Amino acid sequence: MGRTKQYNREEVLEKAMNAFWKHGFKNTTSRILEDEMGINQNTIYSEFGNKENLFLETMSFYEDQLKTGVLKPVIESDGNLEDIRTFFNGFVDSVKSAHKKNGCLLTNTTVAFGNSNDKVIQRLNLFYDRLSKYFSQLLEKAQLKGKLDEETDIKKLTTYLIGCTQGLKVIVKIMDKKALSDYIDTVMRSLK
Amino acid sequence: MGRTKQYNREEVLEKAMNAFWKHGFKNTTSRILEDEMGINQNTIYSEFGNKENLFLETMSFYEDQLKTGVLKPVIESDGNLEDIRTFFNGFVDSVKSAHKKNGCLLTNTTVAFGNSNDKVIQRLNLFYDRLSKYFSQLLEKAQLKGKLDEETDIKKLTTYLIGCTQGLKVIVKIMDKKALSDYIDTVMRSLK
DNA sequence: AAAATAACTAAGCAAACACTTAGAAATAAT
DNA sequence: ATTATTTCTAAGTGTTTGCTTAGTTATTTT
Repeated sequence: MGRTKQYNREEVLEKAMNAFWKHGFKNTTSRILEDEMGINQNTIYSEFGNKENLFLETMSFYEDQLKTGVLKPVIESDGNLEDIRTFFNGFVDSVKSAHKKNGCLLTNTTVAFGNSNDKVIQRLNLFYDRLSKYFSQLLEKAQLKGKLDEETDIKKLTTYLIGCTQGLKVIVKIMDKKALSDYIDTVMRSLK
Repeated sequence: MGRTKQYNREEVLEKAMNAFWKHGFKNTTSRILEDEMGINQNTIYSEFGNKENLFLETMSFYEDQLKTGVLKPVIESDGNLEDIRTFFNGFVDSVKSAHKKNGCLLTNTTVAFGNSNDKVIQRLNLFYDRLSKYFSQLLEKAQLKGKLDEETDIKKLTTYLIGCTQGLKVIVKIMDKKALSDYIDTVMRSLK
């Protein structure tokens, strides 16, 4: 069978994700990837094919991390609207406290690739579909529980939440925690 | 005095802005600039110094264009909250109809440069300060006119509007006009 | 232990990058 | 008409890019 791999696929993929997250796709050179992933360029290219494919894989990795991290309160919510605030606050904290100061990888990618690269956009659409589903499932449960007016248009409110989420993911880069908490509070108050 | 310039500074600057807007900063190569500005690379560099400085100048140009364009209803508002909707709708139309399909140059730049390049960030902060001022002046007038509750926290609501604006400028890339109009409507309803 | 196989490293590739040099072409002042 | 000055273009500069080649090293199968 030959020599065994010296690296762990998941581990180096996470390191690649952090590199892309920090520098952006175009600014992340093969030398940077080599440095931050800790394996040789040839090893990277024989494992992941090319830079674009490696990036696509990191996008999926990032989405998984969101699901088991900040998005968890939304996904597992039983219809408490405050779970949305928990998600927003969790996201702000993760950006402001950790060393991962570059917002949301998927939002950054939406803005950077918005009018090009088909494969990346396809992957983004999948992500937004799933995020919409999480929000609308939460809102439906809230409505059943009577925490949301019976006549509330769930689809419309979901669109609103997606928009507010993306807004947060932009302003997190330029505003302090107090202002962000104000923003979140106003969004939460509007959900009634 | 020597030969007269064959190009108009404003004209080529606008062309440079469109190039950066379309491709993003890093993807806009000196050859693309040469093509789209219609003047030789040497001419570009002797007029604008370097790529970064040219970009900074296009940012100012873009801001001026916003002020005399979609932002005008907000800037010249006498306190009618619907002027905000006019701004939002105008922005969506400008992105969806024209050939300028790449969202907002300043929002794209915020996301792309969010944690690097001091000069660009400084310029962005100026922009966000001015945008905040436009919103809060409108809201203050609305409050005086009784269209907004007396106890409304203007600063907080301004932060909210900035966030919603940035959200719109992200989702404009992935949603259709109907969904965007739904989003705008929900934001407008929340201003009461 | 020899053969086969797979993963490793370092060096190298053409193409593309931001930016410059060299000098021709045009215009204004003398 | 000559000179001084400026803008113009085309062809280059060294560096960096994404990705490959060549060949060594480690591990399993025989």
